[in-house]
Parts: sequence; structure tokens; C-alpha cells
Amino acid sequence: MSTKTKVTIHDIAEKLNITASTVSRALNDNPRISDATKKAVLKTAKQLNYQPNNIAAALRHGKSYIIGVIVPTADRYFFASVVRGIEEIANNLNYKVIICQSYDNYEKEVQTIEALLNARVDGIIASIGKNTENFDHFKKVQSKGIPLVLFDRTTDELEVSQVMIDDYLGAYKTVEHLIQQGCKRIAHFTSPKKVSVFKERLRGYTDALRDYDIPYDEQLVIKGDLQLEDGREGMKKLLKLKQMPDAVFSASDYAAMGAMQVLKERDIQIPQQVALAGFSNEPFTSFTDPPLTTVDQRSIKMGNITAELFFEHFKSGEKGIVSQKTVLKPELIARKSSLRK
Amino acid sequence: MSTKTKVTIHDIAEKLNITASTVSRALNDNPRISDATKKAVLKTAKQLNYQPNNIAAALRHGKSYIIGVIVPTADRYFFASVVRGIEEIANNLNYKVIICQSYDNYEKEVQTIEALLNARVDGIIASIGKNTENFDHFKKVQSKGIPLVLFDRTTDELEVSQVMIDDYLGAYKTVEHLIQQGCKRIAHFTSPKKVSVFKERLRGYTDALRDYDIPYDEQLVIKGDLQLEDGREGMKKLLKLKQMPDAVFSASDYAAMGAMQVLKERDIQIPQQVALAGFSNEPFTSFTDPPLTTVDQRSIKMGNITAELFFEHFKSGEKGIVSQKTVLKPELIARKSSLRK
DNA sequence: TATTAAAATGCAATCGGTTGCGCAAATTAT
DNA sequence: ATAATTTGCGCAACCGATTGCATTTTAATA
Repeated sequence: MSTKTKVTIHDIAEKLNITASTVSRALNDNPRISDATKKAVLKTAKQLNYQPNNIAAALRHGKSYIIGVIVPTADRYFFASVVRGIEEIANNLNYKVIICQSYDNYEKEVQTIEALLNARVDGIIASIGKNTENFDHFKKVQSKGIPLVLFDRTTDELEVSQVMIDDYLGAYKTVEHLIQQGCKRIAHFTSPKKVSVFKERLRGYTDALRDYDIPYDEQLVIKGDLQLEDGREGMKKLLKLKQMPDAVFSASDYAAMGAMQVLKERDIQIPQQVALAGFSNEPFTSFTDPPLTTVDQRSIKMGNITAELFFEHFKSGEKGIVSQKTVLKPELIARKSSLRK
Repeated sequence: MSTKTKVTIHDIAEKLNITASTVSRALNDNPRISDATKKAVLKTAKQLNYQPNNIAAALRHGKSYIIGVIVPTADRYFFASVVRGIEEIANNLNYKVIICQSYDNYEKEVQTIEALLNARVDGIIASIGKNTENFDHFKKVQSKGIPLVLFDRTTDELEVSQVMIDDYLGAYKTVEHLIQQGCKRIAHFTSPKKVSVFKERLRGYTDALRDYDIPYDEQLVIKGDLQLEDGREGMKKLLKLKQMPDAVFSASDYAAMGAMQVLKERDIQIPQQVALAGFSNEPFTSFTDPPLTTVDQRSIKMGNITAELFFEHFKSGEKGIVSQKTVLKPELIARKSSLRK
């Protein structure tokens, strides 16, 4: 009850015989207002059950205190935790976060950007969809002077601030680790998509082989969508080669898991016969048998840093923003799937 | 370039020598506007690089086309996919979704509600935090006539529409399944929290035992936080009993996983010596060895239904809303961890 | 051709705060 | 005691789009 019509600052003003301006200032703790008035305003605000309307404020000063976050999908651990990391920071600064999923669909991504623009979000944080090859929608965001920061799935075609992990290093270290465990024919699961992370991991893979004088064998590089099923098929393909690999470094934990399943079905010893390593440190990797060696992407940290970088841009005003690239060091998590002892 | 000052419908109007009202109507495809004018408006809108401002529209008709979703944490698969399910529906109806995490923290939950109210979201969908025992903040939402729907973690203390799965049934079926596999001493991991889902699962457990004439043994019911570590400790505790259980039904997949680890470390055969079952169908459960029997909570479906229920309320206008309780049937996913064949 | 109905557009208020500028009262300085 | 500040608050425009009602233009009917 009580909440008949919406109560506004005008109602408060009326009841106190002052103006809405004063009420507004009082509520915002403006120093130009006396403490007495402030108290009175606060009191009647409670009495009348006043609920501020951010929309009106947002309209007035063109700031919504909302930032849009676009991820391919929110139900993958990695993205979910980055979002969590972003939210932690944003919330502390009184910003709300709108989460949008592109489902790796280009059109949806474009539409989402448009919707966020219409909603007048104060900025956008995004991880680019797998199939995106045209970046005009992101350029539009920038041209409107709206802060934009990309994380993980980024692109060089945009002069934009970005946060990612050193995928190259993560891959290099993993392959190096496999080599040190005695592996000599190391296969790699990668993606044909033009997403930098996969290209970087591939580069880390080839460079590590080269540095350790292991010949690069094209047959051992399997391209696919990196889902579990792709890993299964990739592994089967590898097992048909004249010479079987003695290790698989997958650019995705899921594909690595698929490979593990196939190996176990065929009673091939992991890691003795074939060592395995994935990428992302998905939660399940520690639960498999054997636990899967993988690379941690510092997801929450990445979210924190992305948000911090975002707010830096934000404060640094319209101009004078120089795009900045932050690269986090990934961490190799060596587990039994690759530890030959 | 070009985007000097913000261009509004007034700019379009000026350029065409018509009024803003006409532009507004044209943009909204109002039938009272001639096609010729509409085309002209659309054209100059593009020319001027016009970007609609939803905030102004929102202020005008008190609708933000945004709904707030509160989950304890967004990086758990279950919640992430419910959110995904909600988003699917909402997006199709041109609604955006603000995701907020309560981190199972009561104060944060209250603050979040307040923030969403200030943001004038058109409604709120929430899953209650574990530690919440006072529901005034939710009552406030209702008293303001803002649609509220709860999912999964709900409460009877609120006359509110809710969507959940039949936790009782899920538990009952699981225990029944274990019994049919020949288990006679079935332990249960549960939580001491006052969250209905755990109470229901416990009830399903006890009822199934009763129906199959298996004596209830208090020692076999372990209360804890249901994390992996709690499962490990619970299992160790159980193994110390004079008479070991021959099955464990855990109210959480994580705790079940902990139990599995302990059993494997001690070379206790699963499911022959101890059968295992969890709850939630977390993605990792199919990757464990043996794969873990569990109960699927239809998370995406739950999200879809929750959103649909929400929008029903929404349309049914202010009054005439009767709270409605939707219960989804869970699905027992019997895997090797419990199949004694 | 005059009359009326229908179609297309304009007018002006409104949504709920915010804010630059101005004015009067209270306080301090000279 | 008078001038110079400081303090506290009001006035009114404004943010950008929406909408009920009025008005004008066009088409239809008598």
C-alpha cells in the first residue's frame, strides 16, 4: 500500500515547501545545501517511500552507469568467470553490467552492439565472436566516443585496448613441457577460424618444436571446432597414421577430453603412450582420470583487469585515450595426463 | 567523423521541415504517417547517423525494456545456463537482461534489488541467496507492482511465481535407482542451510528409503557445504563407520566428485563396492571416470520457462496476477558410477 | 461545388531529475 | 557600521523522445 502514484522529488519538495532543485541537491549530498535541509529531505523521502529514478538522471547527463558486456556464451566457465571479474570491479564503482551473448553469431553481435548503443551504455567490453571478420560495428562504437575494451578474443584490425593472455607463451610452455616429458611426436588440435588466440597457440606450438629440433609434421595438426566431439574425431584420425603421436596438445580442454575418451576406450595408456594437454583450465580438467594438464587463463583476473582498464579509459576523458594492450601470463598446470614422471 | 554533436529526432525534423512528433511516429512506424514521410525520415536518419536514445523513451513511458536477473553466482554452470535460457526468450522480445550476482550475500542481494529498482527495470527474476532469511526486499519489489519471478532457490514466505524442478522427485528416483541396483546402505550428503532444494532432496531420500523398507540411519546423513572438499571429508567420515555404506547420494555433483576421489584413492570399486550419484548434471559429471550418475535440472529449459512465466505476468497487466508455481520434472541420468549392471 | 470524412502532421505538455545562474539572507572582514 | 563574502535555495531551461488533442490537407460523397 501507500505507493499509490509514483513519488518524485517534486512531491518531496512540495511537502517541505522547497523546490525540486533543492531536493535533488540534498539527495546528492551537494555541499550547497544545509545539513538541516538534507536531513529533512532524507526523512520525508523515506516517509513517502521515494524511489530514485535513474533513468531521468541518466537522460539528463547522458550517463547510464551501465556497461555492456558481450561474450560468445555465458555458460562456459571461462567467460562466466571473466564476467564475474568484470562485475566485481564495476559494482564497486556503482556500475551495473548488462550481459549479452553473441552465440558466436555475427549478426547477433552486430544487433547487440546496436541495442547497447541505443541503451546508451557508458561503454562496452567484448570478446569477439568466432565468425566475425568485419569489425565495422566495433568501429562505430569507437567513432561515437564510447569506451571499448576487448578481452581474450581480440583483433589487430581495431585500434583498441585489449586484455588477453599470452597464448603463444602458454602454448610454447606446454609443448616444451611435453618435450621434456620425453614426447617426440606431438600433435596439435587447433581451429581454422581467424581468431587470434588459436593462431597464437599454433605459433607457440610450432616455435617450441623448432626450438627443440623436432620436425613439424602437418599431419599432426588437426583443425576443427575444438568441441569434445571434434577431439574424439581428431584423435581417431591421429590413431590411423602410420606413426602414432605420443602426445596431443589441444587448444581446447573439451577437445582434449574427447581425445582422452578415445584413448581410454582403446586402452592406450595416458600419459605413457600418449600424453595429453589442453587449454583453459576448465573446472572439469581436474576431475578427469587422469587429471588433464592444461593452461590456466586467469579468467577472473582477466575480468578484473579488463574492467580496470576500461574505467581508466573512462576517466581519462574523451580524448587522450591511447589504446593499450595488456597481456597476462598464463600458467601451465601440469597434471597426470602429461606427467610421465 | 560526422558525429559531431548528438543528433536527435529534432535534427531530423529540422532538416525535413517537419516536427519531432512526426519523426518520432515515423520511426515507430505509426500508421498515421504517410509512407513518403517515413521513407524520408528513415533516409535522413541514416544520413545524419542518428542513434535512437532509449533512455529518453524509457523515461517517457516508464518502461526500460530491461529485466534484472539475480543469481548467487554466474560462473556455475547451472546458473549460467538458466541465465542463458532467460536471455534467449528475453532477447526475442527485445528485452535486455542485467545480470547481478549476490554471491550468496544477503546485504549484496538487498543492495542489488535497490539498484535494479532505481534503474527502473521492468521486472526481476531471481534465485535467492543461501543465507537469505528475510524477504522484505522482495516484498518491496512486489509492493511496487514490479513483476517478480523466482527460480530454483525459492521460498514459501513469498506469494510469488516460481519455477523449480521437483527436487523431491529427483532425489526419490535417484535413491530408488540405487536401491534397484542392489544398494542397501545409502548415505546422503546434504546442506544445513534453509534452502528448500536441499530439504526437498533430503525428503526424497528418506521417503524412498522408507518406501523400500530400508532403515534410516542418521550416521549416513552428512551435512556440509557440498563443495568438493566437503564431499571428500564426508566420504572419509563414512569410511570410518563400522559398517561402510554401499552407496552415496550427494545433493551436489561437486561433493559427489569429492567422494569419488577418495574412493579411488583407496581403491574402493565404484560402483561395485560403493555406488555414487550426484545432483545437477554439471558438465564435468560426464567426464569423470566412471562417469557420474546425476540428476539433470533442465537448466536452459528452466530459464526459458522462467522467462516465459515472467512475460506472462508482464502482459497480464498490473492486477489479476496470481502467483503460479511451475515444477519441472528432473531427469535421472544413470551413468556408470551407479550402474552395477 | 459545397460538405464531410479521412488522412497527415503540428502543438505543447510530459516523463523525473539536473544544473547554471541569480538572488537574498547570514556571516565575516574592514 | 558598511562593504565584501559566503551560504542556502529558487528559477527555469534542459536531456530526447512520446502522445493526446488540435489543425490542416486531401480525398470522398452528396
